[in-house]
Amino acid sequence: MSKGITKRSEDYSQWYIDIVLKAELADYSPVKGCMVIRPNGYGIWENIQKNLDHMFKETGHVNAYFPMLIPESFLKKEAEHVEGFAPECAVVTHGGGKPLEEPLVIRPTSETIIWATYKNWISSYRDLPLLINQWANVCRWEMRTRLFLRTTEFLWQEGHTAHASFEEAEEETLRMIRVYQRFAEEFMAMPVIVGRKTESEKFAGAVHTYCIEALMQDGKALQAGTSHNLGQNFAKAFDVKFQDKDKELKYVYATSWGVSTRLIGGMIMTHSDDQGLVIPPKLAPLPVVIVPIWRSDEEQQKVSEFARNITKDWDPLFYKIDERDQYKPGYKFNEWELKGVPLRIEIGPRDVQNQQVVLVRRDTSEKITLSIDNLKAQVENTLANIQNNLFKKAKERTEANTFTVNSYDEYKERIDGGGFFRVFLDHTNPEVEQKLKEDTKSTIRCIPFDAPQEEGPCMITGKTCPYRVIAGQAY
RNA sequence: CGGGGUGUAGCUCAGCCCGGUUUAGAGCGCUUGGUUCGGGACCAAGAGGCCGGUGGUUCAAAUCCACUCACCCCGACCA
Repeated sequence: MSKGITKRSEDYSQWYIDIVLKAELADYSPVKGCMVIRPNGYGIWENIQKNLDHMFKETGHVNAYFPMLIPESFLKKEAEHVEGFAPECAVVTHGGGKPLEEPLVIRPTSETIIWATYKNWISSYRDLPLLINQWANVCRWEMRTRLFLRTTEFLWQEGHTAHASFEEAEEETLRMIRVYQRFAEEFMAMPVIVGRKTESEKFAGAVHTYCIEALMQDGKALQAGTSHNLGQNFAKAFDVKFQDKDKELKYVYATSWGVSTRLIGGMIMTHSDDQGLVIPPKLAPLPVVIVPIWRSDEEQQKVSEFARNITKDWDPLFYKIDERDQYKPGYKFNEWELKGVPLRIEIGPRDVQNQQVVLVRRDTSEKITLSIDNLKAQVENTLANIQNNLFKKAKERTEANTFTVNSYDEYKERIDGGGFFRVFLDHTNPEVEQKLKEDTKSTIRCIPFDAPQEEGPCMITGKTCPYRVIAGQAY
């Protein structure tokens, strides 16, 4: 392992890449834009899956799996959808050595194949709501890729639900964006702004899109999750109707919602530092590492025995004792810090003598000497503190970098410094967004749910707006 | 698709201008043995490369020329 990583202040982008590669979260693959997710990274994804999956099931959803290959013609059935996704689709043209009669698209998202299937599953209001999620990989041929943030193939979950009314679909769409908010804040310790996307930023084929937006350490926004109310667009495109209580045949209402391995990128850029990765305890594949310290064989034996003794009733997945003897303790300290393990326990001969251990927090580097009495509870308590502290720090940073700006001149001056900007912009006018993008490389990130009623003139057109939107530069 | 960069050992790179003492090197990592061990240890001995590919020039190519492939970074598009 090479020493050190690029400092954030020197080159933020390189810092990010260094973290991903050196903490062994992922590796480049032989195919451009694709990445190998290594065990350290996949372990985080597994924890994301585990916790989100639980939340989905709590809210009444079940998992299923739909195929990766979709007939090309399916994509074309919803006009906006095909326009949005066709340019970035990978297409399979051959199978078994022969050209295929109809090319198959590798799913960029699964609305089309799912709605083609739902057509067969839905005939009565009694079949609704249909609440299904799938964990899957998807493929989008992006121009420019970045590890975790935008890769050609990525892992995600996509929920696809069918409802009898627009109102019910709307309720579902909102419910799920709140699930994402809760997950981001409680598990990832990543504060987010919840809101609605503007017309030009919404999902291809949606009536409207809700999103969570997080602010990264470099001041750029990251869209961390989206939830779409698809109205009847897909039902109409795939002819999915149900007979309602009133005997009438109606098109069903749809939602879809997803988060991806991008969340891992968001986690990295929210918490990590110049020492390396910082993983919130609730997502850490390994919450605690124990580093024994010894000189002689005799000491090694004593220290190891002590370590095993104090952990004898601990969950083996909760901790690891690093007994490698080819590395000195200092090396191990640095390595585990680089890899983001939230809490380290150091145990040396002195500690055995005093029946104590030394806890070292990844988030603050604080060293705490503790008696071994009631150690497990103390460790768990400290992990909970780390989790809270990470959220608090991220929240403070986000708030400190959320600015209220009134003039376009001031906005243009400050936008490159990063941050969320609370501004008046007429989001109903596409030209406003167009100009904003051209002038400042920034976009309206969302129309926040909690925007207070406040009238003011659009920074660009002067038209009166009823509330402020959040604008900023994004990943 | 534009702009920039890089391809030589597992990794980071030197060597290339000015072709031949180069039997291709260094540091890190790796293997073996020994000493170390409370913040990235040290010594010794090893293993490991047809220098991205193809073609050319030449008595001679990692080095010069042409073509080509790949990847990375920065922009426009996106979760």
